[in-house]
Amino acid sequence: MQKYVVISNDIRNKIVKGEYVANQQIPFEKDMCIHYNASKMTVKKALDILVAEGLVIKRRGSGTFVKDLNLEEIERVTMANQFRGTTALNAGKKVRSKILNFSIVKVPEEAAKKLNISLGSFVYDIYRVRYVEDEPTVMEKIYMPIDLIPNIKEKNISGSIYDYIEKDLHLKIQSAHRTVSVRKATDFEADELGLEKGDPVAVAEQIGYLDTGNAFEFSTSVHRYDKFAVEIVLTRN
Amino acid sequence: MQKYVVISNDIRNKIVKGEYVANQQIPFEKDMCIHYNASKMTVKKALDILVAEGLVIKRRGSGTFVKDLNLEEIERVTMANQFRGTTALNAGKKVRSKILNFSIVKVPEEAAKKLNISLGSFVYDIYRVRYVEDEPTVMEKIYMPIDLIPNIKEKNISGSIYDYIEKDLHLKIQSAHRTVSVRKATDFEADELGLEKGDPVAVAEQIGYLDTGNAFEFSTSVHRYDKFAVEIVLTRN
DNA sequence: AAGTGGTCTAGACCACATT
DNA sequence: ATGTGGTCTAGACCACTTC
Repeated sequence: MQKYVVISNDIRNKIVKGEYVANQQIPFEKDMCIHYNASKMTVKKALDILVAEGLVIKRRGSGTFVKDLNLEEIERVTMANQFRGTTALNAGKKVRSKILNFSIVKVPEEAAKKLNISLGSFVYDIYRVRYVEDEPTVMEKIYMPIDLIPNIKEKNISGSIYDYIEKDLHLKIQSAHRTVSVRKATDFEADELGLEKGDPVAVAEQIGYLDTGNAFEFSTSVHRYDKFAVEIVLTRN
Repeated sequence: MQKYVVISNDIRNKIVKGEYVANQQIPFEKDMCIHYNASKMTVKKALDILVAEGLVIKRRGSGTFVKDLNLEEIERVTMANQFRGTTALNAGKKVRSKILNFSIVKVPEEAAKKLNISLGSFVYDIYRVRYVEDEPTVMEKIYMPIDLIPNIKEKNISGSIYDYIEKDLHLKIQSAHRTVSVRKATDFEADELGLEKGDPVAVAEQIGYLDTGNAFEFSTSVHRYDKFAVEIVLTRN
């Protein structure tokens, strides 16, 4: 493992375990260099990870300090804000799908724009309801170009599509651009998700990218309002 | 300006202007070092900014590539996902407040936890509706410790509280931890925001931190569902 | 004036992909 | 075998805070 990861893990642990407490000044970078037998750049990189996570604050001229977080907030921040699908997010729980549609169609105009492919291309058109512990939780409408993600079978979309892409096709998912908004459920969505007509839903529109830089997925996830939250750490420069 | 900012700005411009196009491989770091007369670490840092923004992708052993983004997505990604208040987010538009409450109270239990201050401390209790271009847009319930943010007057909370904190008090806002969720509007909220009873609202719970590491704000913003969206770029690793 | 973190360098070595 | 990006170093200089 890289040295900067080791160092940042070590410091994160000290914060989580309470060895470094809220508002405490932690050792100077200079001293950490000696302690970890690392160069300044390496220690700085380790600390910058913790700044981005929201655990510590650096002030030029003064030093580095533990943020004044309560326990709950430390926990929240610590379970990394990673990019995972429904299956991975609910690891250990029973996740299954009800497939509403699975076909190949000419790409709709909006999806063509989002996927940056030409009109007339073919895409998988997947529509499914995801159940977590037998509770309907989210409805997913997914478009995937058939030439990028070939050979999808019904069994692949019952489970984790990401697993199929990474483990079976050996492709690498690199990132996703997501827009979260809010609206009222349609009657059909309300029905499938076990909501009342007009109840709120959270809508996450997502474009997923492979490590080739190509968009492999344009999806719209409609979440039950009582089973949805996003956590964000915002930093000013 | 720092050299790595200059370099990343330059490359970003080339992408935005279309000089580097989707899926194109951009020059090697080695060559950029020569071109910009910079060291490898500096060029790498510049490129890593663009990776985090979602504009490019790096593959060890292969090179660096422009992500396959459509124009709209480039624009979206480019207008930085910064941390700003309602006033700054709607710069150029008319923003005003209707103040529903402005008082000093003993901190409620939840706020004490979030702000990590002891029960019995006093906080400002601010409740206001924000109007953008005379349309009610968001209701904000804000708690601020009086000893951190002293001397707030009615006029400060009609406008941007962040401006008061930074320009008048000369404090530095460092970051915020935000949780976004969805629920139904209460009748009172619906009334103030011009919604129907039970309409959806987006709720952003936020803890704001100064560069001292102290929480200076615990706020709950209730947004009209048709005037709310969050953009996120998620990266694996 | 002294000490902090921020930037930058020149060069070494490593992990990985392509040829 | 060659060449990519990733990590790491030792040390220089700068911006800023504190004394």
